[in-house]
Amino acid sequence: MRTQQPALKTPARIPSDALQRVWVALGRVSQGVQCEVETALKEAGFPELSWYTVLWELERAGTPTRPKDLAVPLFILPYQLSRLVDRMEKSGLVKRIACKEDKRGHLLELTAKGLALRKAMWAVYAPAMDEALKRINDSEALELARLLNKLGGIEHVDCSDKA
Amino acid sequence: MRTQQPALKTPARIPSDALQRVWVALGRVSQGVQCEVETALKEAGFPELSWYTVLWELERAGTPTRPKDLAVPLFILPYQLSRLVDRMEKSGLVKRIACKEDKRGHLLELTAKGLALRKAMWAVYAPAMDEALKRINDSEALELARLLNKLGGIEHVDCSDKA
DNA sequence: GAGTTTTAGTTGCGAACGCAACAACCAGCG
DNA sequence: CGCTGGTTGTTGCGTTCGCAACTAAAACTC
Repeated sequence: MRTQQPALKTPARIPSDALQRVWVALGRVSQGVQCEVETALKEAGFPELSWYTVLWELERAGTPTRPKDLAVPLFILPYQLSRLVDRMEKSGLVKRIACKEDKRGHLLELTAKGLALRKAMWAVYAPAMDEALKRINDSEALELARLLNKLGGIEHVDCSDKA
Repeated sequence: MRTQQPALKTPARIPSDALQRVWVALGRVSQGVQCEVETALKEAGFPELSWYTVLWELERAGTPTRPKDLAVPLFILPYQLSRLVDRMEKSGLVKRIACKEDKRGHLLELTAKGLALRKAMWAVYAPAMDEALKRINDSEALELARLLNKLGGIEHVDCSDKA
């Protein structure tokens, strides 16, 4: 299987009790809040969150964008995005337009309908997110975000964006 | 901005910047670590985490257990569990046995093979979890777990168990 | 004890997924 | 140029998923 480390770097450790608690809590809580928000969107007749994030990234970019440039920030695999765009294009939210610089790929363009849907979804998404996270206050939230980002190896994100 | 609270229904609040940061971080980080561990299991030729959790719950119960009693702690829907058990039974990890108290359902019994697999998976699972969470130390982990549990509305879990 | 409601669990079906293979193009080098 | 290797994105296929409808048994009602 995997080649043994040259030195005694990783001795196949068992996570401490504290880490196991984090693991359990992270799984349960993220699934819980995620599910809560997804349910709110579904009940309002909207598509799932992944659609929103594609629309939002395109809107934020402000210009037609290559799938590969979307896939990375969205933590999504190319074939997943390919099929997601298939569906979204079929629904008229997005359009594949030619890319003259690189004929392998194309650019994804947000349609007016896509833009409208993203805004409509935000009207449900935002309150649902607020509701799902209501049990902590702002200072706890900042500390929680800091610890999560440290856990994920994310340095000092300065994101002042939606979602 | 919004000083109204006792008014009517839901004021449709927009989450604060701090809460939005939590939302983003929670999604990204939980997906990241989850994926890391799943990948380790897959590379070792093991089934996915949900199989482990079923095996572990059954082992922890120490006695054949009703699906409904498994579904709740696992945050899983009945039909999901039904098909998961289908596959696990087909692999000989679990057995459906009759339940004389309630003939609608049955009991799930861990087989020797199932027990062995759970142990074998833990040998990969544990180091993978440790590796995925290595960026925080124990005191940070405790604080993180506390905040997550508060966020999820989970009171004072005393879990001294694996996963 | 017949009739109704609730609960436990399964299943048919269409949609979505993961993987590995693939076509198409670019880029580098002889 | 022709060849090789890497990148971009798609697709065939088998598996899994989500929903709603379903069977069966229990529990509750009169």
